[in-house]
Amino acid sequence: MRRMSERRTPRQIAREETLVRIKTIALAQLAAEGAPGLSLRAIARELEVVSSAVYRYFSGRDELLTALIVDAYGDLAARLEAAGSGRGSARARWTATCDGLRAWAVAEPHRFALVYGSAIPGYRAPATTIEPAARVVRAFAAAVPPSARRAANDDHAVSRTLAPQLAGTAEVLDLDLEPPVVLWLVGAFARVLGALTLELNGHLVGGFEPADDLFEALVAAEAAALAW
Amino acid sequence: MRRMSERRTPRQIAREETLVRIKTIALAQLAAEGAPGLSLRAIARELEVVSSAVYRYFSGRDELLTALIVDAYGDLAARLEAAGSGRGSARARWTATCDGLRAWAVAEPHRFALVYGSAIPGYRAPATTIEPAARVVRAFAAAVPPSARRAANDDHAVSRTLAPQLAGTAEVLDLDLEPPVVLWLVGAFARVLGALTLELNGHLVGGFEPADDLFEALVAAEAAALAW
DNA sequence: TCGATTGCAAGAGCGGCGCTCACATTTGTC
DNA sequence: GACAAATGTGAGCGCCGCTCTTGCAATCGA
Repeated sequence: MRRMSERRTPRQIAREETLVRIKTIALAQLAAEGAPGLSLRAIARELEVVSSAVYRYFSGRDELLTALIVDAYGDLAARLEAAGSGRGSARARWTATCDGLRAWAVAEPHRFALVYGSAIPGYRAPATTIEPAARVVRAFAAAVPPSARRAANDDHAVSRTLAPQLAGTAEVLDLDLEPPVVLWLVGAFARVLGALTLELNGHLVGGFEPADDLFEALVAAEAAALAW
Repeated sequence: MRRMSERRTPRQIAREETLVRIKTIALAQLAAEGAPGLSLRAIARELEVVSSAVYRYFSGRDELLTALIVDAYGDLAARLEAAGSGRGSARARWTATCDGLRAWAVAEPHRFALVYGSAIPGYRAPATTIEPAARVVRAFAAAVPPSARRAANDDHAVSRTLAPQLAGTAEVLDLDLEPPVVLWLVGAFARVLGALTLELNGHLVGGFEPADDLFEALVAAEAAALAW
């Protein structure tokens, strides 16, 4: 047992720098080739190191992907928290949060795909990614005041079996929101993600380009269903 | 110039059968390993043929993927058309269409990911896939009567720049719907896709399992915004 | 019916991949 | 300075997509 972080030895410094360098190169590869094109050998080449050396830093592709996913959630959450922390109305902060997500997704579509795209086959997300993912959702929830109520269809919208699921989710995420509002939140989040999925994967080409106006209208329409 | 399809020679028959066999094996691989795990070599092995032989049937991985995508769109569209062709109310047919999409996606998540998941890096969808994809959207639109109007926020929901995009999309897809309804349609479709993306990629684990009630409530809430 | 054509499969091979392992080298500690 | 841990090397395994040449057999035209 040696003091572990009291004094960082040059080796530790170098190690951390190498970790960052690897992730940086990986992100560049991701942007250029997508997740399947992420190659440890190519990273090693760019690092001017033999391929097996990379395994001293990440035990394999999956571990590297996990690190990138955690980073992506973290960066996104920070960005959303900043976007939604304005002094305007709750509704304005909500809109700003949605716009923040889109701006991030459009700017870094590969990272968006990494966290909200199709599961990478053969890759099983470890529990480490749960908390960072929850932080993103919490950023959205933060813009919705606890006093918000659904404008209509309050009663029959939430079935007896769904209510406890909504309440449980709110508790896990530490949200002070009533079940109907949680339902609205999930729906709104799904809608935003779906719209971005469509946009980023080219399903809107030919009709909505750029999709700014479409996105804005969709967010506005969704927000109209909530009594702020 | 010989008659090409008048009389199928044994050779043509064998070829077509091989094409189907390859696609069948590919689908099995897709289900087992996902898109990146789709390997022409493995297909050749299962086909008990040398790997290069497969290239007689598909010029490469991309061409095979394209065939699978077109098939997937076709199967899905047929299923949705069947689901939405009941004799109930338009709203009931709409719900049935949404449920049909979810049922298909849950039953064949790998095919859902193929068409609505993250774009496969390095793969550029050829124009061949546009029409099949449009057919799916049309299946959804078919459940929305032209008489439908948005219940509220009709005016400010559709901006001046968005309206022509919506009208253009309606025209391309041959939909007899007013811009506000097209906007609703796109939003509803995005919401359903987003919800399925969340569900299939495990973003709902821990809170909504099974997600049947959630999905039902989301569809119902969306439908409430339209005057049927 | 027979020779030429065409379609198909085999097999070898290229470069790339993830990953492992035995070995050498460097670095930090006592 | 000795020793151990951390780091880098290089060879190698089996996989991948894809290409090319070669042999063979079904098919077609005369």
